[in-house]
This record gives sequence, structure tokens and C-alpha cells, in this order.
Amino acid sequence: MTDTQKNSPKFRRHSPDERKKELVEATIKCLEKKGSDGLSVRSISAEAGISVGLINHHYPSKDDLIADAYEKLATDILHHVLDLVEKSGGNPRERMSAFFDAYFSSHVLDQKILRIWIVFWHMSDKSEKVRLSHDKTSEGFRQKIELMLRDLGELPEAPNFNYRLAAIGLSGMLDGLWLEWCLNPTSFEPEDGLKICEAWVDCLMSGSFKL
Amino acid sequence: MTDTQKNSPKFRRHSPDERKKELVEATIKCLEKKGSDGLSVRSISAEAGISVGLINHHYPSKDDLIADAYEKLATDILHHVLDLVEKSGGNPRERMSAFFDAYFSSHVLDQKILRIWIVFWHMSDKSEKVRLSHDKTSEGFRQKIELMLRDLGELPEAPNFNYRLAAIGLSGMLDGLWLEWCLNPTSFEPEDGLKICEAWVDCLMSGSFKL
DNA sequence: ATCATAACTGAACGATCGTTCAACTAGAAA
DNA sequence: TTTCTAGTTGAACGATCGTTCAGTTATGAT
Repeated sequence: MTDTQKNSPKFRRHSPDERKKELVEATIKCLEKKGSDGLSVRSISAEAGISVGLINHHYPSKDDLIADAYEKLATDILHHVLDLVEKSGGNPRERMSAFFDAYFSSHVLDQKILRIWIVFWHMSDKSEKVRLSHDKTSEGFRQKIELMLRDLGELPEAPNFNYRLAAIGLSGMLDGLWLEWCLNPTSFEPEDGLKICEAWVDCLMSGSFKL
Repeated sequence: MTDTQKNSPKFRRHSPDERKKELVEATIKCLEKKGSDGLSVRSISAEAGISVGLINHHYPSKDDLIADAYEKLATDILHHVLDLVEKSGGNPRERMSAFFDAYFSSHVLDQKILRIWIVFWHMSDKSEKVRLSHDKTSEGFRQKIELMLRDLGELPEAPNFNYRLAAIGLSGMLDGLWLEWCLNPTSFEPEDGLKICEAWVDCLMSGSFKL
């Protein structure tokens, strides 16, 4: 046996938590690079630099890994947006604008993210676990929007409006604009989306949006 | 050879156009029933009552069949909505309401349709043909919305607003509400979506929606 | 230094996929 | 009735998929 062989072990052992984290990151990277084609255990394990069998050693099935990746990516995006809102530190109206700015930035408005989301939606059909991850994370987003609208509604100059309906409408519009831009980025500019959302809230606060 | 065998031919010959139509219908039916699992040539041919090989006799590849099915389903839905708008026959504002009514009816607001759409979006990644079908049909929808907004804007009592931005915002909100309801039908009622869209247009026509 | 443990490997398996193609036959034309 | 065309069949093929598991080895404990 040569020195080279003696000094270079064939693999390194990691704790289950470390490995799971690496696998989740490799999964996201594969999805970004190749979309649904990247979702095989073989490409994921290649990206993570481990053998195919190790995935099923740490996860009961591939779907469990995908569900983990879903939750990580969704909560990362949500936290990134919320961080920027908190840093803005302004009044409720300014915080809403900060939210829009973060939403229409390249961190969220990204074709790669839609590509990943489509894979997740696609898997939600078959996998109960993936569907649960989706429901959990999307509910978090909608709740945050409703909270910000509630803050707006409690301003002295604010008119009365239905928080629930307003949250449904606003999050619907945000989702729809995000979806349409990702499907066809030439259809409008991010600034257009920003302008529309700002006008929407202005309209709501003027009292002429009868919700 | 018995009479039974003599009187029952093993298959019936159809013209290519007939068969293609049957295959498209079988494809849609499979997608409605089983989602992405139904998209194998074997389940499609079983649904159509023909052999596996016949699909590649009429279509160069499976993707071409899917693209055809996409276009058929999308144009069917668009025509259904537009028919109801034409039948309403009212003024531009009433026609817009008819459009909303048709959009938030069970013909469009249907989880089965989203399931099919996700498969289409999913395939748009890999298949150029499917992507072209998507771009063509979604552009038709947006154009119709812009046309109706233009009719609204030309009413004597209408304020000035940017047709393009208004069309982007409205179609975004419609898409987003449709998507969110299909992903989780318990989050709101179709009537809620209707109410939000009506209020949106009222707001636009009142001149306080500064687009 | 030795041992026990568990992270790790990778060949193998069975299932399913889209596509091919030689053989068959329904049905119209001659 | 016979011939010919082209719609139709279905076994077979090679590729790829997720999962399994017997064997290997890194690494901390003794």
C-alpha cells in the first residue's frame, strides 16, 4: 500500500445533522441548475459528493429529502424578506413598501425559484410530506401580509376595511405578478409590479377600495 | 374461424385527424384523473383504447401530444369565458363583471385544472413545443383583459389610467387568486375573489387607483 | 493499540419510462 | 373478388429511476 493511499481516506464521516444539511443544499443546487431533471438521487448524490446509497441512509425516501429542501428554501426566502422589513424600521406604510421592495428584488423575482416551485407543486400531488411543507410555508407568508395590513388599518387616518379580504387580494396579486413575471420576464419590469402594488395600498388607504 | 371472430375486427381504423383528437382528449382525461402519474404513453393509450405504438405513429414524440393537449385545454377555457362575456352583451363594466363571474366559476376555478397546469409548466422546462403553446395561450388571455380595460377607459365617465399597467395588475391578481384557491380551496370562497376583483375595478374607475 | 459502532459505498434489482419496428389487418380502390 | 395502402398492434429495447443491502472503513471510546 502506497503512502498516497494511506494518507487519503476514501470518505469522511459526518454527523447525520451535517449530512442532512449538505443533502438539502445539494438538492436545492441541483434544482437551480437543472430543474426537474436534477431531481434524481444520482445527481443529488453527485452534487453532494457522496454515494447514492447514503441518501436512503439518512432519509427514509427521496420525498422526505425534497420536503426538507422545500421548507428550507421557503423559510429562507420568507426570512430574507422579513429581515429587510424589520431593518426598514419605519411606520406601517413604509414597512409595507419595504416588503414590496424585497418582494420585487432579484432574491424573490427569480425564474430559478419558479422552476423549483413548480417541481415542489408537482410533487405535492403525490407526496403528502411535500404538500404539508407547502401548506406550512405559504400560510406563514399570508399571515405576515395580514399582520402588516392590520398595522396599516390601525393607523388613525386609516379607513375601515376587511383585513382578511385585503390580505387575500394583496397576496393573490403578489403571487400572480411573481408567477407571470417568472413565466415571461419580458412582459413587464419589476418596477411596474412595484408601482401597481404601491397604488393598490394607496387606494386601500384612501378608502375607495371598498372591501 | 368462428363467426364471433369473423364479425368482430380487432381494431377500427380512424383518420389521422380523428385519432389525434381522440388522443388529445385521452391525454386531458388522464391528467384530470391521475395528474402527472397519468402522463405515460401507456396510460394515455389505455384511456384512448389503442396500443402504445400508435401514439408515435401519429405524433413524432410524446411531447408533441402534450403540447396539443395544452393548447386545446387552454383555448377551450378561454373560449368558454369569452362566450359568457359576449352573451352578457352589456356595457363595458357589465362585461367585465361577466368575465369575473366566468373566471370564478367552477369551470376555471378547479383544482383539476391547476394539477394539469402544473404538469404543463413542469414540461415547459424541457420541451420547447410545450413552452410555445403556453406563451401563445397566456398571451391571448392577457390581451383580452387589456381590451376590456380599454373599453372601460373609453367610457365618458372614466378617469385616465395606464391600460398596460392595469392589465398587468388585474391579470396578475386573477392568476394569483386562481392559483391560491386551487392550492388551498379552504383559504377563501370564490365569492371573496369576485368581491375583491369588483372592488378593484370600481376603485380603478373612481380615479383613486393612480396607475 | 484494539474494538465497537455507525457512517458510508456501490453493485444489483425490479419497475417504469418513451421509442422502435416487423408483422398484421381493416377498408377503400380497382 | 382481389389488391394495395396505411392505420394499427405489441413485443422488445435501452435508458433511467428509487431503493436495497452485504460489505467496507472512518472514527471515537476503551
